[in-house]
Amino acid sequence: MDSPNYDEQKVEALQAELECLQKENEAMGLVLETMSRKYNVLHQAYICQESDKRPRLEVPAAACASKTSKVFVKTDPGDQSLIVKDGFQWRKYGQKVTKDNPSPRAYFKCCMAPGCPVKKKVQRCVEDKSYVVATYDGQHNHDVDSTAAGQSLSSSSIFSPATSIPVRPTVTLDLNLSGSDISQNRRNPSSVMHDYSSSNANNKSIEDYVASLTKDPNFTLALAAAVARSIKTEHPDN
DNA sequence: CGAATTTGACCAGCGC
DNA sequence: GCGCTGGTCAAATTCG
Repeated sequence: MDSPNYDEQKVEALQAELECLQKENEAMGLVLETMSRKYNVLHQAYICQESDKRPRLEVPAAACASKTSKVFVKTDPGDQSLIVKDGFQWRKYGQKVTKDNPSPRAYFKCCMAPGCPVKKKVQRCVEDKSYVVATYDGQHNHDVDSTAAGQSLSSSSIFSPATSIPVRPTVTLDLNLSGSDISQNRRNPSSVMHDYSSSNANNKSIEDYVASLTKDPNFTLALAAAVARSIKTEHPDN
């Protein structure tokens, strides 16, 4: 039988490794979110292009310009409410089940200022129920409640491919991460994280990072290995 | 009791 | 013209 000291050291080592894996898992989750965002941007651009090809569908093409915007908001999949906290006050005036999506679509009007013409539609994403899609229609004739916006944005991830709404979430992410870096950073997981807001000013560079990551086979392999390790950690018997 | 939400009814646009 | 669908209205209901 091992000595108590040896057991304690073993437990501490396992706890440290567990902590490392949790942080690594968190980092990978953020990378995945960024990739999802990239997908949403490309998907939006594709929809715009498809709309341009069809003469009858001029409204969506124009909508890509400014007046209509779509926002993808990550929520708890178990949370059935269609509430998107974006700093504005909304009054719900209707709900419908649409043909293309079994989840109900909720209709809101902005009631922060009298006469504000902005409406929004909120519906759970048909492909990924952990996201809701908020479609904003029109432009606000007043300012956003910055306090409420700050509080709400910190609690959910908002992807805004073509929005005029001033959303600017702060996430912690190192987009310079490559396949070999991941394994190296396992030794020092804190180095994986840095303040994304400091590099947020240059969104194009971030997109370029993500694009290069998605093309990098080493990154794909490392991502798969990290996911496998996380699963193995959570389900060691399987 | 007033405000907000729910929900069924109604209306307009579009395709067949 | 008819039916389908998305969007809006407004009475009923719920909540603080």
